[in-house]
Amino acid sequence: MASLGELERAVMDLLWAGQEAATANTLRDLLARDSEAEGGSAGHQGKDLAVTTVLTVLSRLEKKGLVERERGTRPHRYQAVSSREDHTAELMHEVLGSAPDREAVLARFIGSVTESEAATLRKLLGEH
Amino acid sequence: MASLGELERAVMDLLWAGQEAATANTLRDLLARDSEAEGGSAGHQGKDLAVTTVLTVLSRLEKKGLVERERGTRPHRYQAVSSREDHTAELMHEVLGSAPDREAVLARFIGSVTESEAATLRKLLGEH
DNA sequence: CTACTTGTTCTACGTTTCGTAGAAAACCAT
DNA sequence: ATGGTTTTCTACGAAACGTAGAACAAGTAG
Repeated sequence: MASLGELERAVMDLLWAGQEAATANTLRDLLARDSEAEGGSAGHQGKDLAVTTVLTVLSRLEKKGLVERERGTRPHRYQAVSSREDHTAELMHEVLGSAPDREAVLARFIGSVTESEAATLRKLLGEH
Repeated sequence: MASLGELERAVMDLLWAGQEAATANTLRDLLARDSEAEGGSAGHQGKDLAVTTVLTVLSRLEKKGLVERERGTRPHRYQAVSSREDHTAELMHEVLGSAPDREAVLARFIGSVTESEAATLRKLLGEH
């Protein structure tokens, strides 16, 4: 129960980008703007979603435990439960966790990180 | 295009476990045995799948690039394209790749790795 | 070569997830 | 109360997945 659909991801991206909690309408507008900006030269029209669509997605994200909403305020305010970095790191652990030979996987994994990232890792592991 | 269904994963697990290529029938038997072993004390009946079911799943896995089949031999022989470790490591990169701030994610990630794994990582990063 | 056995492909259906949104209900301000 | 704003309910179509029958292909025994 981890993977997100396209729209779900787009919404999470917005929630992760803005530090403040947002309303469904705000998100709808931001999504419209995003898809417009994408248009570029060729086709790819920018279509506006209905607010109900955004609300449905928000509810689903809430059920998945990724989004939290304040029900007190009238336009409910939505925000990500955890930061994008935390969430991604958690996902990585989920992927890794299912393997019985974690160390072998880690070996393959760090075999293909950039040098700068390797440096970061060394630093983080060093100060143990 | 990365996530697997329950049965798809069970099949991959078998292919990853056995070093040799297997036939659809062999896999069907192994799956039956597995689900039987799962039965335990309470309910959870062990049901036998039809071979066609296994074949369908194998075809889908082939289309996804996870499984390779020898069409020459009569009972076709199926095997995983890459090892479980390689595949898992690749998945981890996919998860990480979508993040704009990879280093921050990595920081969170190694924050929750066992000490022995941290040691392994240090070793691997050291000999660079 | 023909009948039988075994394996593979085609086609299909039910379920779940996700994008999408209308209709209706709930809420707030005037 | 009346109307605008927001949320909930309900629903539909597409895709993925579990599941498998029907039909087809390819060896095997006579």
